[in-house]
Amino acid sequence: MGETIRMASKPTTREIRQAFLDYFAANGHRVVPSSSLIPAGDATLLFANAGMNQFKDVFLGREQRDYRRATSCQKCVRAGGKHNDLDNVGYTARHHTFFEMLGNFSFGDYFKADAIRFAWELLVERYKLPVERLWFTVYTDDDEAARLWQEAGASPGRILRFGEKDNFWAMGETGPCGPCSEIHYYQGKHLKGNKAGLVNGPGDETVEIWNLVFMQYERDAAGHLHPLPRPCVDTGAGLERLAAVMQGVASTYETDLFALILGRVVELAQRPYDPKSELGPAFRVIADHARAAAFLLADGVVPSNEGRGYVLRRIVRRALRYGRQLGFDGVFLADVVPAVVGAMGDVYPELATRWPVVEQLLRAEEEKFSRTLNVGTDLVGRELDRIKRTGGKSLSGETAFYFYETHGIPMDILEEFAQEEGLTVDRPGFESRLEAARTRGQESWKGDLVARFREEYEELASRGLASEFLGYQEFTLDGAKVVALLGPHGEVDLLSGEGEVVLDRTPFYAEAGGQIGDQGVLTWAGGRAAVRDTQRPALGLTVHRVAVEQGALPRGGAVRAEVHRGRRLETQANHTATHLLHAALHHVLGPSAQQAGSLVEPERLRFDFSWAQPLLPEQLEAVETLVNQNVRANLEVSARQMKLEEARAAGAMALFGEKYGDVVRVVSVADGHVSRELCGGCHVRRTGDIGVFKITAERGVAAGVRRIEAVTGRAAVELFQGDHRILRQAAGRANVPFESLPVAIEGQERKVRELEQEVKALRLKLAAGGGGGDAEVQEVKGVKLMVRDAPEMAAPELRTLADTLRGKLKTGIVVLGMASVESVTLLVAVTEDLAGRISAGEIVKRLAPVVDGRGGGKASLAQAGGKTPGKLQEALKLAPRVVEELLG
RNA sequence: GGGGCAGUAGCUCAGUUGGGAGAGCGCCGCCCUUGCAAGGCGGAGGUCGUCGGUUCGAACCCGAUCUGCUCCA
Repeated sequence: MGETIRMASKPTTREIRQAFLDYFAANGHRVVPSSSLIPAGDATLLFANAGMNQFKDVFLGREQRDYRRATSCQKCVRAGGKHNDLDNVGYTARHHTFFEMLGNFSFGDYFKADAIRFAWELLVERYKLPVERLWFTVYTDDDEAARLWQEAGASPGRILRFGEKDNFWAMGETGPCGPCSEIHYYQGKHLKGNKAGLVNGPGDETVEIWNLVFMQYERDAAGHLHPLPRPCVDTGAGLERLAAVMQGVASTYETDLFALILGRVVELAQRPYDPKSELGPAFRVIADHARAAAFLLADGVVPSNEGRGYVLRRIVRRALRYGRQLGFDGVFLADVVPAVVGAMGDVYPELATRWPVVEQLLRAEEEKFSRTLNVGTDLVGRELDRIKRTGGKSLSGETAFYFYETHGIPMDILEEFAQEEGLTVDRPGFESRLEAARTRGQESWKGDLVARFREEYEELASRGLASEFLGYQEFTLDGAKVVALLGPHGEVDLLSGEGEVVLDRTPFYAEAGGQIGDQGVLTWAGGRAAVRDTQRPALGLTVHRVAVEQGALPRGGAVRAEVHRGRRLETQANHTATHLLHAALHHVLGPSAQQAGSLVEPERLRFDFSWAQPLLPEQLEAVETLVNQNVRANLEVSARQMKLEEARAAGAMALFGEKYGDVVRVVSVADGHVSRELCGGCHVRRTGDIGVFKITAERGVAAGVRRIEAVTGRAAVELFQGDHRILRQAAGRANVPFESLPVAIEGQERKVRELEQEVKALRLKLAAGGGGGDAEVQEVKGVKLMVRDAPEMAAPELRTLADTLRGKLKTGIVVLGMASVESVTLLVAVTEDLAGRISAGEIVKRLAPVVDGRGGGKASLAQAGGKTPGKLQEALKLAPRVVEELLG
């Protein structure tokens, strides 16, 4: 036994996770479920990447919860954006694109002493980690933390101090920050190798397992630190690492959880997994990426070519690339994912419930990539052939980059192909072009206006300037108080011209959940301002974008706020219709038709949802009919506040990427029998208020996402009237009833086509036949030359005529002239046997100037255009002489 | 948000100093033939994504726009 790790029993990942949450629950913490991977209301973040994400506003004091201690196991993704571990995954023992982060949080409740005590107690007494393998790091001057670790039981030699890079944490340039303290674990085979130098050092032998952040300062714009009145604690422990440590394995990929997933890969690949072999990374990449893809898809991320969807696509494609090494061809990742569901589906039920959608999207994405690859490999193959033929040895960086950037062929696959053909790829050249493209992309990102104002809004919000929204019931409010004013250059006390207004209470709905912001007017003694838009740039903060039309608006004054009633009523109708549409889509297409975005305006509504193919006309009609049935049933629409868990239990549709507090608003149609959704927006009282619902368009917005646009009420009636008017005009013109129009048009089309062909044939016959021709045919130096003035016809017909005449001559030259009102066309045809002696192009070039034109063509056929029809005869007369000269 | 590429017959795609819109497969008809996704002959099918510009003339050059693919942020 000696120094090798032996634990009495190896706890499973599931047990470790549960023990963590149980421990903190027993210590007065609320167990909060993981938030979605899609961060809510935080544009700076691509994915949830730490347990504290969902508590950010609580830490900043903008949001209150009814608990002051929390613990969670948070789903995280680090791929794309600032934290990008993608390229490391597979090659290290501990990097993952998706991972679970355990954490405990104190919102101004306990601080350092308890945080350190909890950590020690859990690790040493509950998890029973050997003390001789633990290391504790503290920030340079954080003597307090060092002392607390020692009091908890750590030996002084195990407490190390590090600088700002390792042990100081900040949310951003400004805002909360503070020292942190990390716990590291030595997992080497022999204890004598356990050296302090390995902490924060190279290699995987000593790993960080837990980070405790002590938020005790606020950093201002000048960089000064101010103590926070109520310091907070935020901690994070990677579950995978903890499991590896406690199970005594060197790599997170050897934990019980990954054993299940890797087992599935082994089964599918029919190859054994040897961590140290050349194929080891491929197995790990696939296992990790299958898990990440499953979770991202389950949280509503759809593969696309931008943003989050693009990161997902890269993860899937990276897995597919490595799959080739294991001999996978075609779809296989979707077959690995069931193992993920099996291993984690009970803890994360969304994996199981969303499985049909996940599978469908994943399969589609895999097939799509193999298509891209097939098309690309054809192109690459051709290029490689060309290089070999011309005696080249390598594929240039430029060409390689072209294949990569334009056709999406990954570099390693390019190299694979090149190798098979005995060629190399100019990798440095490729890299430098990639780098150039990167910097180009970054430069284009400058000058974001919204970002510049963000701080201003944050500042207002942090002052607690939240406005109460009263617009569900009232459209007009007297005596609202102006609490802040923003001019073009920041805060002002008196606003004229354009700016933004914050009120203590408001009936104006700020854009959210797809519903656009209200418009209306503010009036006060001696003044008036038009509200153009209403936005919520920071949590709880509602700003009215106004243009002052009369007088000036003072801070602290009272105003009468009046929402544009007509616009709002139409918006409400469209919003409720959107819910009915969502429900109808589920009914007609099934649950995989998930909302992916929506826009609700007075004029129309727009609804995006995940669905792979265009909808059939019958499906669209079925959806439309169902919605209208529910409109006519005049069902009651009700809104109710309830606890989030309660709403979920009642089956309310929660939208991915929306932020929900503990208490949510649930909008139901027919008491939830027809629709029940979490929604903060404005709705009609009864569905009959919608009037009528009509879909106006259905199209794709991104791969796997369709968009439906529709109108209701007045707009729909106007649409019907317009359509009917057009129909009536058309039917009147055709002199048939509406229903016969398609047949009538078809008949006309056929008739026109027949007539056109007949005319063409007749005209040709007429033009070709006239005169018998010998008079027009002369011999110039032994070559037959036919010159003719043709009747007006289309250019293609003229060519056919020339062809016919040339055929009649068997050998010779045909010169045709055709005059219309404004222009002249000359056409010269030479039979093939003469094309070597004389060029039609040359002839036409010499004739064209006569009619003020130019032209050219090939040796056998050429044409020219001119502007003076009156000189056509002159040009035709010149033809024999030109031919004579050219025949030389 | 910024780049690159593509859009031609039902499908897969050719089409260069700008000058007759093509091939293969599929479809229709006829012929041949008792096996097979055979063979022969003939035929239909095109706003060359859309709009504008340059030009005597644009599938081709230029600009805008839509759609798809793709890379970067």
